[in-house]
Amino acid sequence: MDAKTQTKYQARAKVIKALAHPTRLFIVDEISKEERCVCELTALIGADMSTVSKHLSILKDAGIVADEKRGVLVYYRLRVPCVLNLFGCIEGVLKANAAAHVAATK
Amino acid sequence: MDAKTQTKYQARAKVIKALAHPTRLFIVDEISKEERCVCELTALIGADMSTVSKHLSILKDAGIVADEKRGVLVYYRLRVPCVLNLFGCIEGVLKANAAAHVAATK
DNA sequence: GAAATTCTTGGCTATAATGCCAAATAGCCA
DNA sequence: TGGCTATTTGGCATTATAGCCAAGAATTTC
Repeated sequence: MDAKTQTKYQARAKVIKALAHPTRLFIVDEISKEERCVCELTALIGADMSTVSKHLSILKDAGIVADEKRGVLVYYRLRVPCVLNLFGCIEGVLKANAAAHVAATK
Repeated sequence: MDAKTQTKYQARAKVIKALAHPTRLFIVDEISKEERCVCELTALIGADMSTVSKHLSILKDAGIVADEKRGVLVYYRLRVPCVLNLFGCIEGVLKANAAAHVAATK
C-alpha cells in the first residue's frame, strides 16, 4: 500500500473511528431527532459531563456534528445525516450474525 | 441510558469498530471487487501476514466478511455489501470538512 | 462585580488495540 | 512419511482510548 493510499484510508478511518463507541452512537442517534445541549445529553447518558464533552469533541473533530453556543448552553446537531443510513446496514449485519449463529448451533 | 439501550449500542459499536482501521477499510474495499486469499492481501498491504490475519479475524468476528478454505489458501469475501454505501457518506464528510477548513481560514 | 451555571481542558490511571516475532496447525506434494 | 507453503494463534511491547476528578473559561444573573 503506497503512502497516498494509506493517507486516504487513514482519513476515512478517522471518521469511522469517531463513530465506533456506544456512547457516541447514542449521541448521533439522539441529536438526529433534535439538537441537544451537553447537559441534556449528559443526563440521558448518565456519565460525567467531562466524559460526554470529550465524546462530543471527537465527533466534532471528525466533522460529524456541529455545535452552537447560545447563552450558557452549547447545542449539538448532526452535520451529516447520511451516517444514519449506516445504522440500517449495521442492524442487517447483526441480524445476519444472529441467524448464522442459530444455523451453526443447530 | 438503561442496560438494554447500552447493549444495543454496544453491539452496533462492535461492528463499526471492526471497520475503524485503515488496513481493514482497505481490505473491505479490496475484497468487494473480488475475493482474495490472505497471501494476496498481505502482499497488497505490505504488513506481516500474522497482522493481516488478525485484521481479517476481527472483520470475520463482526460478521462483515466470510472466509472459505480451498486447499492451502483461505479466501475472504465481503458478506454485507451495504457497508460499501458507508464509503460514499464518509467521503462526503471529508469533503465538507475540507470546505469548512477553507472557509475558516479565509 | 460576585456568585452560579454550563462546558471544556489537563492530568491521571486503567483498559484495549496494534503489530511484530515465534510457534502451532492444516493441507499439498514428492 | 517428510517437507513445504499458507494461515492462525500466543506472547509481548508499544501506543491509543476511556472515564473520572479537579481546575479553568465563558456567560448569565443577582
